[in-house]
Amino acid sequence: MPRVSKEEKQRSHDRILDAASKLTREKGIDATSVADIMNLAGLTHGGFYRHFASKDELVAGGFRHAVDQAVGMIEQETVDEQCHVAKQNYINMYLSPEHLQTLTDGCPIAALGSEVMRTDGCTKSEATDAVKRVSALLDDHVGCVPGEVILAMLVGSITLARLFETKEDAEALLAATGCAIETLRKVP
Amino acid sequence: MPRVSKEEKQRSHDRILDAASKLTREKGIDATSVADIMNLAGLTHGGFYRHFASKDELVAGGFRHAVDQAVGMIEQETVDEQCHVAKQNYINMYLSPEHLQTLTDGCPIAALGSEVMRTDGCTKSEATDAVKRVSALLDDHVGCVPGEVILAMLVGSITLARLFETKEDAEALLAATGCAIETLRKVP
DNA sequence: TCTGTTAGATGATGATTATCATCCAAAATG
DNA sequence: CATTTTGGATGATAATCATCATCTAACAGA
Repeated sequence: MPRVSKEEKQRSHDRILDAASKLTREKGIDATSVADIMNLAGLTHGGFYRHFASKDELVAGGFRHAVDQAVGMIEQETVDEQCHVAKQNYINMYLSPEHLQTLTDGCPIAALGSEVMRTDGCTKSEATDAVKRVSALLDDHVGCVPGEVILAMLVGSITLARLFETKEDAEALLAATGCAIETLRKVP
Repeated sequence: MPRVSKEEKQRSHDRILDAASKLTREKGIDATSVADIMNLAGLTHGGFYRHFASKDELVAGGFRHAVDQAVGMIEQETVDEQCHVAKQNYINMYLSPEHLQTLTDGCPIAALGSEVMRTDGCTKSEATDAVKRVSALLDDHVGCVPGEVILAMLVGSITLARLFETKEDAEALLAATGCAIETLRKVP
């Protein structure tokens, strides 16, 4: 009966989610309008509420979308590689110059952390979950330090690095953080 | 000639700056209106542009105001205490449960990091400066690791901790970060 | 004391935005 | 083929905001 088949609705839904996920990371939550997101998804603003109950719900969905992608990537790799190799790969990717340059496809915790911290809706819970999920993946990689602390080092480093003026300064900080993690890995 | 004496204007100016500094940390930059700030300063929105050229300039001023306070505190302590004691005190304060609870008086880098990252005006430069100034204070405290990395650990930890649901989880993360820094301090 | 300056108040301005009401046309079902 | 359902489009709505124009009254210099 609908104007558009069930599969097409799902496709629209996914496009909206993906657009939200990318745009919010790129420009921040407040600075991204529902209309912008719909536009990037190739739709107009009016149809939005057929897909999501509110902007908050959309943003939360976009956040989860991003975390799913990241976590999925590590878990997939874990099949092929040794577990600790996959974890180290994740850390290396996180601290790479490419990650520095791309808000859009980067870590949503780093991109939205201080904005989400204050909220109270479903986006906040999504972020809480994200921290737990990613931390869990990093657990036991550095014996003497829990996963949350490693994640904190990653998130903090890229946040500060993105505040630097020059690429060199920024990359130096990321590298230094990599070294610090390596150092921690080598102590009992 | 003015409706209010020079000293009174200065007092107003300072109150506006202080209000901006606190309110932006509390609610975020975008979510804080010029009128809110003026109101907290005990004034009305209209007079604002007699003090600052734009909201961006005000926010930048507020940011510097906060950093000045923090840096001033360490530097003052350095006079009394041994240098490394003052540094350790700063780290302990940063990782304290009180800091967790107060956005308003807390680290502006942690409170505004991901929002400022994207901007391009004077607030961004102020944040760049802030990272350099605070990092410099932490240099040489942990021999094998530069100050920037320590600051990254602090900023990352409090960001994640503020995303947790329970006080216990949050404080545990801060404590674990303190331990990790201590561990790093003990290796060559 | 008188006057010109200006901090601060009041009240537009135009822009942006989340959300809703309404309409339309396509698709599934009979 | 006719009917009904419903994604999606168009176009309000009401709220919020940064910024500006204008007015006022109080203080410094004459």
